[in-house]
Amino acid sequence: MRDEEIAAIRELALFASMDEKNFDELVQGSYLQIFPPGLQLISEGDPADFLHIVIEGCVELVATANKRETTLFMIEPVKTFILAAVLKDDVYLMSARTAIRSRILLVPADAVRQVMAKDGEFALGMLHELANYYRVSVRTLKNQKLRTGVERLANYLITLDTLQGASGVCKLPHDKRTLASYLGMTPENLSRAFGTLAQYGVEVSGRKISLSNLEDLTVLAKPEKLIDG
Amino acid sequence: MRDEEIAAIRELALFASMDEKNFDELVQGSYLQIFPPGLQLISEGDPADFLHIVIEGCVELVATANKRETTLFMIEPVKTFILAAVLKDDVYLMSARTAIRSRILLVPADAVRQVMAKDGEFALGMLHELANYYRVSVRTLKNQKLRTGVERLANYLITLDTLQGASGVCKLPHDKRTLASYLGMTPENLSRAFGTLAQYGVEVSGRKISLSNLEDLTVLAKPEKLIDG
DNA sequence: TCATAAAATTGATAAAAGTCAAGCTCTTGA
DNA sequence: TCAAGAGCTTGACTTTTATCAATTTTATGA
Repeated sequence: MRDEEIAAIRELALFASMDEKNFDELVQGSYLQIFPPGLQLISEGDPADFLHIVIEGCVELVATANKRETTLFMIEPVKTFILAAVLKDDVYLMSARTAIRSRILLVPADAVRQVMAKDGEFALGMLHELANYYRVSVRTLKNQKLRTGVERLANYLITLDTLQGASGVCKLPHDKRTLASYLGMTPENLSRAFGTLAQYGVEVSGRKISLSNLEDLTVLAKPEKLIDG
Repeated sequence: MRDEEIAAIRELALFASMDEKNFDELVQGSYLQIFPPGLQLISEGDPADFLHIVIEGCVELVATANKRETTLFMIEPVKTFILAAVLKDDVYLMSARTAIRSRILLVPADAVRQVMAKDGEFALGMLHELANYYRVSVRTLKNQKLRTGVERLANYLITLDTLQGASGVCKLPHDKRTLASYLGMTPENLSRAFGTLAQYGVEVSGRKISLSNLEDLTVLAKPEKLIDG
């Protein structure tokens, strides 16, 4: 790993206040790797060997059962994933694959656990990271259990537009297939949901979305601080 | 609080290996209270003042949006709840109410954060507790997104029977209303789901359930280690 | 023990979501 | 530039789930 990359990682909230020596110990055994899109990084049920950190790109966390698959989370830089499995020295509950070409830092799980036990600052960093993930997971669960598909899409679009500058024009960051899976519906249903939203000023052209009637859309979506942030 | 109660709490994995002095500091500001059933302990959106620990009884974590309500988790002794909000010094994402008469220990949030910062063992205990919750939340999300209502009920019954001794006879721990909400369906639908399961050997009489054909039920339910544990 | 309320069930209907099949549209690489 | 394939959309239909209304059952306290 190059020095400038190490320095960038050091800045992350997770590592920022930990001891220099412990940081070195963590980084020494780590690998920084570039993966092509669509590559399976982790399979659910496997033991947790490495803590993963997305430095660049995007990773999709998916789960399977009943011959069905669903996308649970999309992980963007700079974030860890599968922290809980590493921490508990247990198997992964989700699979992970790159959504696009991605640079990922692999930190050996036993090193993470060892350093955590002796560096309180690092343990606190992990605690905060994990607390964030727990809350994201609870929000996702609320979104899924309390809203219909159309409502989930409407809120997703409002949030997306806000993140991209609230200009009323935004761009989907993923495949519609992936988006459908993330929103908990089939691709066919996503198409129809976009159709339903047309009367609320949502125009779709490929991945480009324009929201020309945010008031009506918001009335339909009923965004909630405790779900959408 | 009585000495024997303090001793019992001290035994919890969360507190077991922490420093005596720090433990005393935590306990000193805490209250142990008994609440009647159906009492609202926490409202979603409120700032996190206390870490709650269910010593006896049962607490339901619910969330609301769109004039709908859903039960996200049932917390049984001896477990903490709303740890993440306390940790992040943020608002609660869920409301909490007692399902039955319950004894609950209330630990001031700022004390928790202070002790956590200076006692590494306690921080590690919190980390494990939180990792457990995160994983429960992910399992719940998988259950919700990958299964139909009937499948969720079937798996719930198989797990319940296993927990209660795998005798093929078990007892629902909650109202059917509450169970329906927990399983992500309406009470009417729960009734019909029980009806559907009759042909798989599920007999219902009030809260008493008997499973006379576990093989067929299991074929339908397709339990998964990574969802049902 | 009975009256009352709450909980649970059942039926009828509607809405939401999934499935299957066909066709369209956009890449993308030869 | 075009052909192939993947991604997306649309239509017809089925399944799943919710809603509303009416009963029945169960629990509870006077």
